[in-house]
Amino acid sequence: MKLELQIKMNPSLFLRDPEQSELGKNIIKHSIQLIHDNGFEAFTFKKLAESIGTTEAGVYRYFENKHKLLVYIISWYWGWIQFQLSYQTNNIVDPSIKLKKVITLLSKNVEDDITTGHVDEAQLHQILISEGSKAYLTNHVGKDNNQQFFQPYKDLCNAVGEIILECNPKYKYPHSLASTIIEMAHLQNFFMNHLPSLTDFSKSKDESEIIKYLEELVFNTIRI
Amino acid sequence: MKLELQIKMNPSLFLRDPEQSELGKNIIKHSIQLIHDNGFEAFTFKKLAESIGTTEAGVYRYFENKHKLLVYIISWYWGWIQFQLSYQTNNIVDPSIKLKKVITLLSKNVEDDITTGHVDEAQLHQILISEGSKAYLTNHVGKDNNQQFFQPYKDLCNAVGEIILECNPKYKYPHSLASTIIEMAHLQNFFMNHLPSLTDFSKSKDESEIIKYLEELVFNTIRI
DNA sequence: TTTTAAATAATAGTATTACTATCTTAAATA
DNA sequence: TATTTAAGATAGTAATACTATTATTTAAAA
Repeated sequence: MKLELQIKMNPSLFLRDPEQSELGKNIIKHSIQLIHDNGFEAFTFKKLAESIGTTEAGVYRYFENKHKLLVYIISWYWGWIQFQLSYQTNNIVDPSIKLKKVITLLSKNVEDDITTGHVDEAQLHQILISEGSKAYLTNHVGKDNNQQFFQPYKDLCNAVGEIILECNPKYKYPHSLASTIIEMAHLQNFFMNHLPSLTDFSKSKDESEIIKYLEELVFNTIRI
Repeated sequence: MKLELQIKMNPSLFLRDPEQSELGKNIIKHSIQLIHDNGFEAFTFKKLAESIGTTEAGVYRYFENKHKLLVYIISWYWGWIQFQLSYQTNNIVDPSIKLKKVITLLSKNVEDDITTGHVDEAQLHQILISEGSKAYLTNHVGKDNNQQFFQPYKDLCNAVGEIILECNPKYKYPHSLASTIIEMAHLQNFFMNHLPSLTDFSKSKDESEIIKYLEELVFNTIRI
């Protein structure tokens, strides 16, 4: 029996469910490829259609615009990370070990997960680093948020906040610390590779340095 | 005698120096206004020209494109913050008091500085919160960095890193901690106002809560 | 099996964006 | 006075971000 991981997506993000057809899956697959290769600004539905071998109108039948498509793949990523988190921390009792797993999971470059055919998680991880914050840094955040577009991110942030509270039930800022961990795992990686003087990892360019930095930051502030 | 603060800008950012003419100053002033009001995505040179009462071509004589204009006003902001920092920490000996000043300076909503006629610092602070990271989250970061576009940001990060080292000369991650403080001062503010469940300040919506969070985070990790 | 509906492909068209080019006028400077 | 320089006015282009229409294929229901 072949196991396939399916992540439940918010239907307001698409017009037609891309998981339900070959064209849909190709849209996801090639979007990830193109956004990874050229960045979100250079990404257009025309180029996407050409790369798939369909037409612009074909893509528009699945997604209203490229922003919703970005939010879709980012949501998918957070859903996948959430799954990895519960899978990897299953049966672990010590909350500080769980918290370390979280930091590693968010910071480490990801390998492609074969249980998800049309999604390349390694590329998706890179997209999150470079484009992740563009999902919410818009002047329509409020509307998007009302439509629950950021629910997977929030769920993850809550889950991490819970683990922080398990470590220290009296810590006052579990959500802010959780969002700091998530964002900084990505941003320090971006800085390390593109603006190295904003970090202290310029020589090694090694994610395990980021993990050490974040662990020290987190465990000192919650005082373990 | 009237004192006017002038911030030296990287000339590669513009085609004609906007500080040297009325039209130039108007371009800066109205850009800040428009980006603040409608966000960077909705901002176009046509709308800018209309708002000033000039033509699109007029704006293009000063800036090659809207990204460089964004980098310009963001660089200006970092230069101004750098000045505020050295001004406010002048004569202070205790490095931990200096570091607290830094955190407050970056986190607190800014008041308009009358010594800079055509720039509204309060609006600029809001722009930094919502659009700041778009300056470097592009696929041409490398090129931009080679042209020193991010020098003011790096200078600030270095200055903050120095203060961190004054607090604890053995701390291993002064630059990463500095960039974490700078970025999180803004991002937690954005989350507080737009995605409150990612923070613990949703009730008060008060920046002094962010300051407390960051102070605890920073001083615990450098162990003062 | 036939009918019908749904998905896709092919094509065309529009408003806006992000520019470039040119020409004229006005003002400052030599 | 002659000349450079900035600004204003106008036009034009390629690309983007869509919408709309029709024809064709595929698949499900009657």
